[in-house]
Parts: sequence; C-alpha cells; structure tokens
Amino acid sequence: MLMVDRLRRIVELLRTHGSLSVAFLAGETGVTEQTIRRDLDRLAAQGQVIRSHGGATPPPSEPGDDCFTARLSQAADAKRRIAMAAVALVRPGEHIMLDAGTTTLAIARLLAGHDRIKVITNSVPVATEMAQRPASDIVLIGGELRVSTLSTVGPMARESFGRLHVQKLFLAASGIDAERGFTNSNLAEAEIKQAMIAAAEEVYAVADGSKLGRVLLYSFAAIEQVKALITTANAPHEALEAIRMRNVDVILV
Amino acid sequence: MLMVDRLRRIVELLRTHGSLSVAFLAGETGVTEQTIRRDLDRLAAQGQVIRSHGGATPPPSEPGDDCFTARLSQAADAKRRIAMAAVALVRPGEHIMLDAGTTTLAIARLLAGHDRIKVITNSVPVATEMAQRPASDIVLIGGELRVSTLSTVGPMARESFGRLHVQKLFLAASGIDAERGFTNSNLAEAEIKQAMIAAAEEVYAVADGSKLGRVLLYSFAAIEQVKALITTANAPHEALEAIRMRNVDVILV
DNA sequence: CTTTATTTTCGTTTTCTTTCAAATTAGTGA
DNA sequence: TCACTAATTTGAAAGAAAACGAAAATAAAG
Repeated sequence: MLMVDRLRRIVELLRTHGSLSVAFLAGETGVTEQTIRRDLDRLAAQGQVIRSHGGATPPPSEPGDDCFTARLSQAADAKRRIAMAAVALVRPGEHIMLDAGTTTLAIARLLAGHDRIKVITNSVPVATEMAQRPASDIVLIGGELRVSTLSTVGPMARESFGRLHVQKLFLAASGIDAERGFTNSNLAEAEIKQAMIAAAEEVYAVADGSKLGRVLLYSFAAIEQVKALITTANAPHEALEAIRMRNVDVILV
Repeated sequence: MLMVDRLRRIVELLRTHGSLSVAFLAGETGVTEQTIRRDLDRLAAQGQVIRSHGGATPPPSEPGDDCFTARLSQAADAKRRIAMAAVALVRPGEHIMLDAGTTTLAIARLLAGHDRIKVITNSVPVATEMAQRPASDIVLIGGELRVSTLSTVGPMARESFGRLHVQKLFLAASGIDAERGFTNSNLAEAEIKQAMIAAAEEVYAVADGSKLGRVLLYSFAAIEQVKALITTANAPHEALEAIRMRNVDVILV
C-alpha cells in the first residue's frame, strides 16, 4: 500500500469514525504506530486532521463549508444559466425528475416558481428547495441516505424509480464523454441514475463545460440515451462535436 | 476513549444536563474523579465550562439572551430532556424509527453522536440532522412531501414502512388521551404513523406535557399500543394516571 | 465538627519526540 | 542497461512528556 493511499485511508477512517487512536489506525493500516504518528503530523500540517494526545479527530466541519455547499458556490452563474435553459423546456402540468447535484438544485430553485409541476427527486436539498414554495408538488424518493451528496441510493430508491414514469429527466453527471458516455465515481449513484433514465421519456443532461471529456469510474449511460445536453460554452470544442455527431442536441448557454 | 473525546463528552453532558457533579461525570466517562477534576480545570481555563465546588456548570449563554429566547430555549430544554430519556433507551447496533416532529428532531440531534445505530425516518429535517455526523446510517422513507412538516406521506411511504422492521419507534403525536388514544389533525400523517407502529417491536411516544389530554381529528393508535410515554412533568396529573392505569409506562423528565 | 471536595505529591503507564539504521525509491551519469 | 548516490520512508529504541490513578494533606460546606 502506497503512502498516499494510507493517508487517504486515515482521513477516510477519521471522517467515518469521528475520532480514532493511533493504535487503532496502526492496526487498521498495518504499519507501526510510529508511522501513524508521522502521518498524522503531516495531515495535521495540511489541516486535514486535528491531532490530539493518543490519536486524532477529523477537522471541524463548519456549517456551510462541507463539500456540498462549497461546490454550490462554485460557478453559480454558469449553473443558473444552465438551469434557465432547462426550465424553459418544462411545460405546465408535466411531471419531471430531478437528479441530485448542484446544477439540478439550481433548476429546482427556478422551478419553484412554476405552478402545477410535479417534481420527483432523490435529492434532499432539491426537495427542501422545492418545498419553500407552497404550490409545489414533490415526491421524494426514499432509500439509504448518502451523506456526502444528501441523496438517497440503494435498492429501495432504485425500486421506487422503477415504478414511476415521467416526461422529462434532468440528469447530472460528473463525467461526459462521447465515447464512454456518462460516468460517475460512485457506484450506488450510478445505479440510481440508470433507474431514473429508465423511468423517463426524455432525458436532458445538465453539466457545466468542465465535465465534458471527463471519464470516471462507473459508466451509467451511453451518450445517445439523452435527447439533449445543456452545458456552458467553455466546454472543449472537439468533445462537443463528437457528441453532436451522435445525434445528441447540444444547448450552449 | 481519547481524552479529547472525553472532554467533548463532558461539555456535551453539561450542556444537556445543565450542571453535573464530579462523581457523576467520573461514573459516566469511566475515569477517576481526579481525572475529571483535571479535565474540568482544563475546560474552565478555556472557558468551556464554569467550575464550581463539587462539579461544574455549562458556560453562560450568549449575550442578547432576552426573555423571549429564554422561553424558547426553555421549551427546547423540555424537548432535550425528553430526547435524552429516549436516547437512553437505545442500545448500540439497534435499528430505530424516528417519526417527524420537533421532539424527534431533538432525539436525532442527540443520537447523531452514537455509533452503529441505523435510523429510519420519513422526516427530512431528521435525516439532514443525522447526516451532519459522519458515522450515521440513515434510511429516508420516500413519498409525497408534505411541505408544512417536511415529511413524506402517502401510499409510497406507507408501503415502504410496511416492508421494514425495527426494534424501536419514537412516535410523536399532537394529541394523547387515555380514552381516545393518539390523535393527529392530518389524515395522511396519521396513516403513516399507523404504518410506523406496525413496523416496530416497541413503540415509545414522545411529547411534551401540553399534548396530554388533547384530542384531535384523526385517531391513529390506542394508548395501549405504546410501551411507554416520555413526557414532561407539567402534564395534567389525571391524564397521566389514566394512562398508567392502562399499563403504559410513563417516564417523566 | 464532620463530611465532602480539592490540592498536592508521587509512581505507573501511556504516548510523544528524538535519534539512528535499514529498506525502498528516485535520480544521475557512464 | 547498470551501478552509484541522494532522498524518502519505515521501523526500532531510548529518553522526555503527558495522562492517569492513588493516597495524604489541605480547604470548603453544612
């Protein structure tokens, strides 16, 4: 096991367990306590962990600085423009699905104004955002809650999506590539996205330009499965062309 | 247990209990009174607690603590005491259900510290609260989202509960009466509560004293269906007696 | 004045730091 | 490609520091 892997592992273990002793981490990683101490010193210098006598604790997660809200503020304007283009596609009275993600959250924010639209989602932030407006009609899909994205996954969620049928799905993806299709770094989420795609008549992918040409671990759909991709103009030109060649509309905002 | 964990625990216990003796803290944390004294000295030096002869008290609340917020936190204090009694019933490794409500939200807040507990809920606030802590294992029940309570209801939620099985359910109710049982003013929620009760081995009702003797529109359970009622001492005495007569434990906090 | 709590002191245990050597890895130049 | 050197990582051991518990002396509370 490489040292970087071990460091990552330590951070991960601390995040899930709350706080751990040097001895435990040594046993868990198969190295000496000495080495763990050195690792913790290093991680503490980077602010990744808080060192304490006998062990370490994860860094305090201030409200509004976790990974989710951090991503939220990033490129807020681009996301809003994408969201506006997405909302323009929605007709009154339609049933739509919203994937979990910051771009889809921006869609929810705009959509909250529209009446008579039923929104189905597995994202807790999307649901709470929609609930702000009284006239909304929301179905929240149940399942195991993924803490990092605040969305539900697992068999229960997959099955729930399997029974539903909607006109439009707005799909988020961390990686979009003409060849490899849509990819994601988490298996459970990839499975849910597949279930959502199966439940929708038309699928619209929403993602800022940085996601184009990126390929991640789990692939969950071919590029042809979506009707259109809504993205920003900073996407790599050749990636966009390759997608257009496969009969997917590209909407640039 | 690391020292930092113990220090955190002490602060937490003081915050919830109000003020505690050195002996109690020693018993609670499994160390000598001597060590507790040293801990308290340390915490007092940081201003985290106020030292006093024989024990310590939590730090004074923030300035700008007017009469209104005092009353507010008083109600919060009642809920927290109920929540503490509820959490004391939970054993490590158990699966529990949390109903939607402010008292159950207080339970979630306390429960978030416990490891290895799986929480099933239909309440979005409860789920997000639990998700704050890394080590939590949460199942969010899906369904139509009721905007006013941010909880899911409807056939989908009912069915989901129908497939689950947990050791303990902490049930909230707007009205509790020995004769009329548990009542609620919303039909959809009443139905969900019935489904939850059916899915749990043991049901514990949690409600502040003002709910006792009240009867609302929809009744969803008889008083005998719960194992115990956790409530505050300000509940009407005759209402409590009537409930006790029906073999329901009453836990006053 | 009695009881209880605190401080002080001391020894034991645990954890940390420092230092050194072996092992691994990366880089260099023939 | 093949040694050779330098840097990094890791483990081991010894001394320093911290945490903890126990007991005696002191202070506080009723």
